[in-house]
Amino acid sequence: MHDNSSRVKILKALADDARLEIVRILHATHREMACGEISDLMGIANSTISYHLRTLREAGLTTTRKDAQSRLITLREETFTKYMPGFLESLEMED
Amino acid sequence: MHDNSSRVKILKALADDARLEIVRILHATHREMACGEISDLMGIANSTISYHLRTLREAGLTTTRKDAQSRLITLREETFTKYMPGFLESLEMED
DNA sequence: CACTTATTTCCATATATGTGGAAGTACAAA
DNA sequence: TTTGTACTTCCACATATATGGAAATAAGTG
Repeated sequence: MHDNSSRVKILKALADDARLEIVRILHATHREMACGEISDLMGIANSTISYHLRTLREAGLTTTRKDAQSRLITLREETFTKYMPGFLESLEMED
Repeated sequence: MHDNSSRVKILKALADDARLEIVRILHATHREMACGEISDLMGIANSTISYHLRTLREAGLTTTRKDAQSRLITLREETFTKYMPGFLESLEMED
């Protein structure tokens, strides 16, 4: 059997409404965004967003940069390119 | 908020070791395969494979063709092309 | 019609996941 | 050093998911 661990981890990370929306927002705005900003934007509890961001980070889909009290999140394009080529672009279309 | 329902459904369907392996097998062999054959090949109970195949089918990732007592499964390339472009090809690489 | 073969459905169960409030940690500013 | 802001961790809980055995369904064969 193949080792799918990192691939399945990535797919699990993306297979959730909230996290997919986070990815979409980060891709669409194409800028760093803080946990609280995402929380406000989506109307979901801070602790929940923090949990989702950890899931995305641990799957290698985002990077986090400290800036004072905030953590600024960006997408790791390389990971998408390697395991999900064309996926981010496909998010741009309606359905 | 966007409607991610079909996309999330597809991602959930792929976000499992067993189902990803099924997809990999179907893509690698590039032929129709029956439930029992997959079950034998993977050493997983028939009922479990049947459940996974339903999940894949309901996500639009496979088609089923009746042939006597068997149901022959193939991948729906169009769905992959639309929502996961390049994904099947990326499965061909090691990690 | 029995009988075999292939698959699905039903059921119980164990495990994983998503959620938010409360408490904890980190850091900056007054 | 007290206060405020941003984020994470802890906790409890509800829901979802994966699993296989057993029973049910469907379809070919003698």
